[in-house]
Amino acid sequence: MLSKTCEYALRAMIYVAQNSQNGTMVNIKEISENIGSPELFIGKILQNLSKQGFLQSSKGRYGGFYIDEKDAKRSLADIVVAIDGDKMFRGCGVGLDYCSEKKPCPIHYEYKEARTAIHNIYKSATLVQFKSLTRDVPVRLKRT
Amino acid sequence: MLSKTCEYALRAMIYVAQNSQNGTMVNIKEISENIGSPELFIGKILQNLSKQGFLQSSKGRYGGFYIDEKDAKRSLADIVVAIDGDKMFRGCGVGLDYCSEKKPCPIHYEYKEARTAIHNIYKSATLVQFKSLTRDVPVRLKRT
DNA sequence: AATAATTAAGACAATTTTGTCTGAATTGAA
DNA sequence: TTCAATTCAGACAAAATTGTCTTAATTATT
Repeated sequence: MLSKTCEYALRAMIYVAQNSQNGTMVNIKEISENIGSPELFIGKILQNLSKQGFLQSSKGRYGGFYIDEKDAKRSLADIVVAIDGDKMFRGCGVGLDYCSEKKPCPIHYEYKEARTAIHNIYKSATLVQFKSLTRDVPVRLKRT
Repeated sequence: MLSKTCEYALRAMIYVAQNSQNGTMVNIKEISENIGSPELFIGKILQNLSKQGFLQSSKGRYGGFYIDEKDAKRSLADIVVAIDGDKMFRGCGVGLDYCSEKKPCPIHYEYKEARTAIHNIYKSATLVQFKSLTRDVPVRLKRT
């Protein structure tokens, strides 16, 4: 399961990717209103991801975040690992330290298979794929 | 992913099930040494589970916890849900509120399938099944 | 140049999860 | 009956996660 932080991150990245069409930046007020997160918190999270090169940012008036075509090809797995690490995709399903390939616990192989399936889903999903799926009524900010 | 508390719980329940053969109770010192958890913390966790009827406990000298044949038939899923709730087995893989059966996100069906697979693994796994799989060198306490 | 709008950075705060302490109640044994 | 060993109960504490504030830096517009 993803941490709250990671969920916000994915939702925000998807939103920014969806709204980075015409070269204008997306700001954290708009993002937070659309993805239902605290404004300053998603600011921090995206700040982190932009330092890691997952998206661009610019300060100042009409600044915000931006995901270009290249960045939109990143997989969800990359983002998850960047925030939560890979613990979700590793380890015994029961947390037994004495469970291993050599000495598998009763659910070892089945669990591993299902966990790998989930990993593969995140690995093959890219931000681009989410561009067509939007909210019914996106909250947008007007420039005055 | 399971919470730390839930992992301790599963490990402890498995250990108690494995060591409840001959009618003697298993105490939290022995449990914590064998599953690698804080002693008093696993005490609290088992106290909770015993109130919920997952295992028996008895106070006083030579007291401890016990899992009889009937309780050993409980599934891991029951224990997980008793502690972490069922959030692990529900919801969109990306946390999108606008994702649903009617308006599925790109990974909706695949993710649901994999998540259901994991749920089924936990549902069909019982404590009994783990009885044969033990540590190489179990730490036991001697009665003096 | 001045101003307004934005992210960046780091400290701070609240909440949740994880872990501990202390004393009471209970139990079996000496 | 006394004592030692245990869980029970509830308060407490520490650590991790989630969330906020404040100031600085930057940028575009006027």
